[in-house]
Amino acid sequence: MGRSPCCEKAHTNKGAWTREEDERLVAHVRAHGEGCWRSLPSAAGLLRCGKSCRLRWINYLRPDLKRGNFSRDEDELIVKLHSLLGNKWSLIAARLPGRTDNEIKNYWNTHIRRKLLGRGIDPVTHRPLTDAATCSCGSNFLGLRAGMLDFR
DNA sequence: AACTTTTACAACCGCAAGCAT
DNA sequence: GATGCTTGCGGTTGTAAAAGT
Repeated sequence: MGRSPCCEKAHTNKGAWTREEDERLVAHVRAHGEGCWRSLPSAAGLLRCGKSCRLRWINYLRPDLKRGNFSRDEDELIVKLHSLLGNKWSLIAARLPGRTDNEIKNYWNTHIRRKLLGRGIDPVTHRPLTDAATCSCGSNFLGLRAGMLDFR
């Protein structure tokens, strides 16, 4: 019944990746290309599930990643695209070369959302926060974790 | 200097889409 | 068409580092 969880295997590592694991993953992808994540871990000699390998490669190890701070242009583009597409991070990332969906999502949640709230803009609807405390209650609750009270 | 709180981001989890059988 | 598997996505969590007290 149902799907078999990809990470069920008992002897798979979790948590932060080591330099050696990174090197193994990079070497394997360079040699064989992306794809077939399911079989990659054993083929590359990694004690990780395929899902974890894919995520590590896409979000951290890919050679074409830009990394570093977002430029003002990127910042504005993300806001604009978010107002059009919503939380479709992969679609937004597709329009920002060198950036990943995870990176953009993190950046949104830690920087942009707070900035918009500070300007009195609802980060969900991109409209002014008229009934501030009561509307979009979800985002207000979520905002607490990100320290929404601190507007510099 | 020690402790606490906040921030930033890497990584995990569950779900759904898409494909193969 | 039904079923099962893999991949990809978005939400969420864990934790190291930075900032504040």
